[in-house]
Amino acid sequence: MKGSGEAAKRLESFLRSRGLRLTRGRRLAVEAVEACGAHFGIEDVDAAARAKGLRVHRATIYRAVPLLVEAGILRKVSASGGDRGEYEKGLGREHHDHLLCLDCGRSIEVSSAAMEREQARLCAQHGFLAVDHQLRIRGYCAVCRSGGRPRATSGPPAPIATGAPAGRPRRR
Amino acid sequence: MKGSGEAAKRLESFLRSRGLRLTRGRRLAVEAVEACGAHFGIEDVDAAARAKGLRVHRATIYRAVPLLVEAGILRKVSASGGDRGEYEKGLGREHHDHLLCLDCGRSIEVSSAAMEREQARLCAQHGFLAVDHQLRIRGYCAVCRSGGRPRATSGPPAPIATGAPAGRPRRR
DNA sequence: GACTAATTGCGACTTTGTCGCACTTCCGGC
DNA sequence: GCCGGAAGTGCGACAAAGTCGCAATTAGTC
Ligand SMILES: [Zn+2]
Ligand SMILES: [Zn+2]
Ligand SMILES: [Zn+2]
Ligand SMILES: [Zn+2]
Repeated sequence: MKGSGEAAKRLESFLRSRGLRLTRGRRLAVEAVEACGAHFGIEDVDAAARAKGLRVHRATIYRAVPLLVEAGILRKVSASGGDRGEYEKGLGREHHDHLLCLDCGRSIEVSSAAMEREQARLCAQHGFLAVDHQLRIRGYCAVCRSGGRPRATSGPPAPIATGAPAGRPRRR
Repeated sequence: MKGSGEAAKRLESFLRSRGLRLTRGRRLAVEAVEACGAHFGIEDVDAAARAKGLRVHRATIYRAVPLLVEAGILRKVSASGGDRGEYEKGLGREHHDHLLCLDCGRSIEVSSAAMEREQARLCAQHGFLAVDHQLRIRGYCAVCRSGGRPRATSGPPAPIATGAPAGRPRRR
């Protein structure tokens, strides 16, 4: 993997710039994150670490993730609308918003320059200095609408390739 | 209070339409919600109920709130970007989005027809049938930017009038 | 290599949310 | 108004998610 090195580099320079230490725990946290799917929670990172045989304590992961966000290695999103905090990898990825399908559970990543522009206008109008934003639209995706596939009519949304790939299906 | 009756009415017709029962617990849940601030979590509703001396069990509140959402009495939002589910009252309120100030913690409610239009376009483009959406922009509000007020430079954001009024300050 | 403050591991703890089940209440029919 | 049965509630035990203080360890500096 190539992106791995990138994240590590980013972590290091971030920590340095903040006078924090580059430690084993933090490095392992990054490694664990690599093994996570498209969208995941902190517990998933912890689980991934354990699955990979990395010995890091839960608390360490919980302490590291916010740093990874600050470093830009992770991004906090709420793609699935669950009540839990969710993250996605942030390196080498443009900002995007999410269309969440209520039927199949997949989340489609989209972006629109016009939209971003409109948001900027809105902020300006209110004298608000934007730092970042999140847009999530819930509804039904093209596939599910056309009924082209046996949709998950009952039970939790089926974790198909695109949306929630690797990780365990979101619990609760 | 006048809105109170409205919510009760809404609750009743919703339950009827779904073949569910209009029960004490559900009525009390609505009553408790009335006592909540602009944005709140289920636990806040529970707390409000207790504070009001309404005897309802936690579990009942947890079971009722999702119904209130379906009934349109509540709306699920994530205004403050916390990891917890948040709600706001939904009756007689237009859809709006949130500008969340990272400094003072207030959340400013805004809406923009242009934005909504743009979102519709985006969805159409992807063959996506939108049901609802949520936009939250984080940044710094006009007041805090002008430094006109002693901003909460340390500690949790000060719960000032607009944003998180009545309820307890968000814990954690 | 020694020093010192930052970080980790750990486990106990809190908070948030869920569940099964016995008891109660609602509601439609009489 | 009263009955019967299903829906809903209270309850407490439980599970999951996240936090905290502290002693032991370790990264960075000299
Ligand atoms: Zn995404
Ligand atoms: Zn779909
Ligand atoms: Zn909107
Ligand atoms: Zn502000």
